[in-house]
Amino acid sequence: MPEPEHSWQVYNLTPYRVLGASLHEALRELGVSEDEKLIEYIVAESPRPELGDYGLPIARFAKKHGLDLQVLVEKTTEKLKRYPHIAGVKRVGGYLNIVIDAAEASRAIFTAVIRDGENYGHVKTDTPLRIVVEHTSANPVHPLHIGHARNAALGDTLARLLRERGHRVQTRFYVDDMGRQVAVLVYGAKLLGEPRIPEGTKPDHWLGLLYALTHTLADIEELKKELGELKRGDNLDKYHEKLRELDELVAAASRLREKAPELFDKLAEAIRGRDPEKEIQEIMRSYEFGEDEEIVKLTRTIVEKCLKGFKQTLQRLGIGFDQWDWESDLVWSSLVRKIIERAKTTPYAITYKGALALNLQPLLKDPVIRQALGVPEGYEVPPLILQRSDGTTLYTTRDIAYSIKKFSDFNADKVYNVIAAEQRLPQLQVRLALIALGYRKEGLNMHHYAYEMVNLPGRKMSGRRGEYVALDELIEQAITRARQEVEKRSPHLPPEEKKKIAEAVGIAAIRYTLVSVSAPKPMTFDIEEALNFEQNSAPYILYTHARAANILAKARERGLQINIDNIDYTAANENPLRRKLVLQLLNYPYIFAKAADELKPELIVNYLNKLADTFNKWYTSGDSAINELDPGKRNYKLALVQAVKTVTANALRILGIKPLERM
RNA sequence: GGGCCCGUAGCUCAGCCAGGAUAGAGCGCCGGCCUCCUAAGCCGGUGGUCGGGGGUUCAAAUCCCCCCGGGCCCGCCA
Repeated sequence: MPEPEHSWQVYNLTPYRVLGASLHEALRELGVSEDEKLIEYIVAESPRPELGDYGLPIARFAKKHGLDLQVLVEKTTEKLKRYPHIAGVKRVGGYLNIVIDAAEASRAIFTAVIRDGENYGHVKTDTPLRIVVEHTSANPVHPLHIGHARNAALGDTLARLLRERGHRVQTRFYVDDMGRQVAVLVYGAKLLGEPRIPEGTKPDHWLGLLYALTHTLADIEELKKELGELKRGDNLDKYHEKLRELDELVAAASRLREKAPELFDKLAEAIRGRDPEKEIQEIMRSYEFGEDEEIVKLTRTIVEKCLKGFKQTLQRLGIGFDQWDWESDLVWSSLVRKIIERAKTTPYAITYKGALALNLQPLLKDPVIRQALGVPEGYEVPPLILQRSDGTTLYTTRDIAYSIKKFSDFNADKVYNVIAAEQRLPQLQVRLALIALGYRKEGLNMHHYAYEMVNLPGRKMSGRRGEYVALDELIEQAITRARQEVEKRSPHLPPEEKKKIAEAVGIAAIRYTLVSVSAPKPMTFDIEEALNFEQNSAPYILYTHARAANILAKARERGLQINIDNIDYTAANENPLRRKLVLQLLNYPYIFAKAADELKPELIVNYLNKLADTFNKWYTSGDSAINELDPGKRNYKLALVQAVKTVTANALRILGIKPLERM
C-alpha cells in the first residue's frame, strides 16, 4: 500500500495536533510534562466564529501544574506562531483560540490530495500490527437477517479501517456446524428423507424454513411430553404456564404452516410420537465423534448450502472473508482434545457438577488481567465447563481452540471478535481460559467488539420460529426503492446505468445506517428511515459526491482543467463557506486515524455528513466554480471541489460503499 | 439476588471514556426557493426538566453515589 506521505503533513496541521504539540512543548519548557493525546482530546471547535476557529481551555493546565496563566499562554502562542497556517492566536477568558489561515491550509490539502489521491488522508500507524477480525459467523441454519447485517457491516468496516491504517488484517468467518441448531436442521432433513432444495429457491431461505418447522414441531412434542408428566403432579401453576407456552407454540406453528403446508404436514407426521430431543442430541454426539458417515455427509452438505446463500448475500454488500473456519475441522483435527488434555494439567482444572471445568476466579486477582479484560474488582466469574459427562465438548471449549488458531495461523498480534454483546460472559471466559492454559499473550490481546441488538419497530424476531426479515428481502426493498428514485430524478440515464445506481444506492443506504449508530447502543432499524434518501444517509453522501464529480466533468468538457501552478489561494478566505470547507477538509486525516485507532466507524459517518452539508451549502450559494472568470480563483474552486470529491470517495470506501460519478 | 449495557427534541441519533464557552444533527411538522455547475439539494421556522435526586468542582449531558425505566447475561445451550 503506497504511503500517503503528504497526508501526514496535513495531519500535523490539524488544530488538534497543532494545539497539542504547541502546548505540550510550552509545558515541557516550563518544566512539566503532559500527555499530548490528552491535550488533543480537549481541543474543540469554537462555538462562535468571533472567538476563533478552534480553542483549548488552557487555564486548567496552568492551574493543574501551578503555572502562571499568562506565561503559559505566551509560550504556547510563540509555538503556534511558527505554523504558517495559523493566522491568529487569542486568549478569551480561560481559553486559547486559534484562527486558521484557510489559504495556507488549502495549499497543504490540495497538494496532498493531488499527490496521494485515493490514499489521501489514510495516514499509516507507527505501530503496524497483524490483526484478525472475526465477524458475522452466523449459525448456518437460516438466512442472514438484520442483526447479522449489523455485525457484518461493523466487522467489514473495522477491517477496512484497520487495513487503511496500515495494519495487516485477516478476516475470518467461524462456521458453527457443531451446535445444537445445525443438529436440529439436520434432524428435520433426515425426517424428510434428505429432501432436495427446490429449484429457484435460495438455499439458506429454504433451510431456514425447514429449521423453523423442525424446531417448532420438536418443541411442541417436548412440551406435550412435559405436560403429560406435570398432569400427574400437583403443580397447577406450572401446568398452566406450560399450557400457555403450548398455545403460543401452536400459534407459531400455524403461521409456519401457512408458508409451506405440504412440508409442514409431512414433517409433522414424521415427528409425531418420536423423541426429538434425544435424537437431536444423538446427532450432535455422533457428528462430534465422526461416527456416522451419513450424518457427517448430510451435515456438511446442508451447512455448505447454507453458506453458499450467506456468501451471495454478503457479496451483494461488498463483504468477503479471507478465511472460513469450520468448527468441526477444529474438533476432528484434535485441537480441541489437546485443549482438554492441557487443561487437566493446569492448577485451574476442577470437577464442577461432576464435569471437567476450569476455575477462572483466581486469575481475577491479577490486576493486570482485570484491567486488560475490563473486569471490575469483586466480579465473580462462574467456572467454565469444558467437557460434558458424555465426553462431548461445549461451544466455549471449541472457541478456546479456535482462538488459539486465529492467533497462530496468522501470527496475529491482536484478534477482534465482532460478537453480540449478550455473549459477554462466554467471551470473557474464553479469554481467561486462554490465560489459564498458558496463552497469556493471546488472552490479553483478544478483544470482544460487542454490539447490541437490532430491533425492528413493532416486530419481534425469532429464528427458531421463522419470524424474521431476511437481509435479502431488505436489500431488495432498498434497491427497488432506489430504482424508483432514480427513475424519477434521472430518467435520461441509460437503463443499464440506472440499474447499477439503484443497486449501489440501496445497498449503501443499508450499510450506512448500520454503522451510523455506535456499537454498544441497541438500535432500531426502521426500514422506512433507512430508505429515506434525504440528509444524513448514504444516498445524500453519494449525491454530494456525484455533484462534485459533475462539476469536474463539466469543467473538463469546457477545457477548464485544474492548473496546479496557477491557484490563487487567497480565494480561500474570501468566502465563509469555502473557508469552512477547508477547515473540515483539514481534519480528515485526523478523524480517519482516530476512527481507526478507537474502532469507531461512526466517526467517519458523522464526518462525511458534516462535510456533505457544507459542500451542498456552498454549492447552492451561487459561488460557482465553472462560471468563475478569474483563472486563479477558478483553479482554486475546482481544486476545492476535487478535494471534497477525493475525501468523500475515500471515506465512503472505508464504509464499503462505492462512490458514484453520477446519479 | 448479582453483574454489564442503554436512557439527550414527537421519532432516530451525535456529544459522555479524556468535565469547560449559549447542548448539536437528521426525520417529522409549518412556510419559502428550480430561465443559473444535478431540488436525493438549499433557506427560514417549530421543538430539549440531557430519566430523577444528591454530591465533587470556578465549571457537570460528561465524574461519584442513590433511585427509576428498558435490554442483556449469570446452563453439562450457542
